[in-house]
Amino acid sequence: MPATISATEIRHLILAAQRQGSRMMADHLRAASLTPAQAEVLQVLATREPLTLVELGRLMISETGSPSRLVDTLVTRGLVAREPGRDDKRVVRLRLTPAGQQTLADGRAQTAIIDDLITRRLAPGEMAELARLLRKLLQDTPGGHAIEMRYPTT
Amino acid sequence: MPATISATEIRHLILAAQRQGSRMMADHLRAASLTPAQAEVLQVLATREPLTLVELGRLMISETGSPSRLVDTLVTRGLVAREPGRDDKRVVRLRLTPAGQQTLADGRAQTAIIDDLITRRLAPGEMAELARLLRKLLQDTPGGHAIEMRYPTT
DNA sequence: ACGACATCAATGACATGTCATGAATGATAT
DNA sequence: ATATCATTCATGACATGTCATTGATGTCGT
Repeated sequence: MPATISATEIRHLILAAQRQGSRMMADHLRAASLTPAQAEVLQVLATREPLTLVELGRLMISETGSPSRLVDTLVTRGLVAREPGRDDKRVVRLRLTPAGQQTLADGRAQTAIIDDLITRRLAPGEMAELARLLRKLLQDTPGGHAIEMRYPTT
Repeated sequence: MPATISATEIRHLILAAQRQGSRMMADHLRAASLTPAQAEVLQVLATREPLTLVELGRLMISETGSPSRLVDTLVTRGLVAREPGRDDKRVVRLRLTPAGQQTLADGRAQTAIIDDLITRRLAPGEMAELARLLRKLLQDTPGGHAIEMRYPTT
């Protein structure tokens, strides 16, 4: 192990970990007919509904401005229901359909496999330390705010 | 800080760190008229040339099978030169052009800013630990192999 | 009531990663 | 010499993230 790790190497390690994880997630979620981004939409809607597009976008880790097309696909597939806002006609309100809830359950079974892989490789103390270091990198950034909304530390 | 960190949180932290880093890189590299993936191509070609497409793909962290279109764009822009292989007609040989070398220099100045942000946030010991933990996650995976080729540990 | 500004969602355009396919070429076995 | 298999690269199709633009709608100040 070299004496010092460069920042470039850190960047590449994060990219490699994300890409590898994404490939594995996609592989497993294929069995549930979902992509990783679609699975995240269903998961976020399961925890709180209805949500507007902007709210959904803020709660997703990717923090897209307004994930219209992603949601569009799920609506077309009958997994998400979209209805106009009552008080504000600009807004749409999104909910899971029964089919969406079922597909989410299938997806959860698949993502649990990936989570298990992580849990087998890192001890609880290591996971805590990895989380601490990544949060430190993300401090005071939009990405960090999205994480804070999803996983508050206070 | 909760007692235990879930594997799901680790996945989301990695994604957030990668997305945030990618946005910042894209922001800075715009000044050099490059995207993060294009900058990586130029960087890999600067360290060793000529390369075939498959070799380039293997050395890139994304480890794409054969990054034809990415390279196509760079050839069109005159930053990379493509010539037929001498012994094997299937193969193309890729090199940086003088314009590519200049653009790479501009890109390096920009990525140095991002690297500096990382260096300011994490102490050397923390960077070493972050690298160790991410490598542990990547062990015995294709993504880990790409990292090993780029940053050997032996 | 009206104008200015802000917000929401949809859409266009582009980059790129992923999966699959096909054509051309090289290697190997018979 | 020929058939089979493997490799390389280009391309099609799709998903999705990013940036920008547009139209509709809501809020606020005058």
